[in-house]
Amino acid sequence: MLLEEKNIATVFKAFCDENRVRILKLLITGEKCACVLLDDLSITQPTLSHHMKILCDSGIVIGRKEGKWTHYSISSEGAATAMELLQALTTVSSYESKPCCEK
Amino acid sequence: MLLEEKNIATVFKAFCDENRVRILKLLITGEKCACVLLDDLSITQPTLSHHMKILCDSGIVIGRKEGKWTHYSISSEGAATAMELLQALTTVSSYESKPCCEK
DNA sequence: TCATAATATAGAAAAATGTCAATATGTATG
DNA sequence: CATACATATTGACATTTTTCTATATTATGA
Repeated sequence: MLLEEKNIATVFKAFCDENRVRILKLLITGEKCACVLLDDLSITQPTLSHHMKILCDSGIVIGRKEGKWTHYSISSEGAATAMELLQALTTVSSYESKPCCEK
Repeated sequence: MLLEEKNIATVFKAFCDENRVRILKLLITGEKCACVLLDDLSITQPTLSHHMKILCDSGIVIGRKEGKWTHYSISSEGAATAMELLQALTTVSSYESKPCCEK
């Protein structure tokens, strides 16, 4: 069920930058529009826009346009996919391979 | 219970590079020494060493030295921590904040 | 239609990361 | 001790990512 390595990396890009983690911490309190996120972060508007694109590309965040505004929220489907991937990438199979490099 | 943003990012760095994902896929079949990992990847030994350091720093992988060899394996504690972080960063609180930017 | 507001895009600079060749370190063994 | 082997470190270079300023796009309202 695992995706290609590159696609897996894309999903976890959401969590491997300080500012994106800050954005996620804001979004777990509920849907937020870009202008509100901007107020809480020490970055410029184009930088926020860049990070929101990466978050949306990862599938973890969804953007909803409403008039002039874009409202962002956590995607529960994206989050579930990330959980499954994380599980799959860290669960050691019961049939472990033989030790290597024996004396 | 969340760590600092920077430390969280460090944990997920394990999963956001193609080659590191490949390494994790190898490690879920059981503990492997560096020389075996090297055989399965199209990278040089110093590059592997660099990635193993990042994986160990993330807490997801543990290195065990035995004579000349270093054996790497998935850390179930590290994996559990990552799962908890992922959960915490994607679970929307039941008390959602008010909508912003109303018309 | 024109002005204003929210967000996105383009392009450039700076910082971080990934990669390699060369070399160092540590360990076993003759 | 000398040699060979496994891995780590160093230093350079290339690529990618982050960030900014400037500008474009899109929507609203006077």
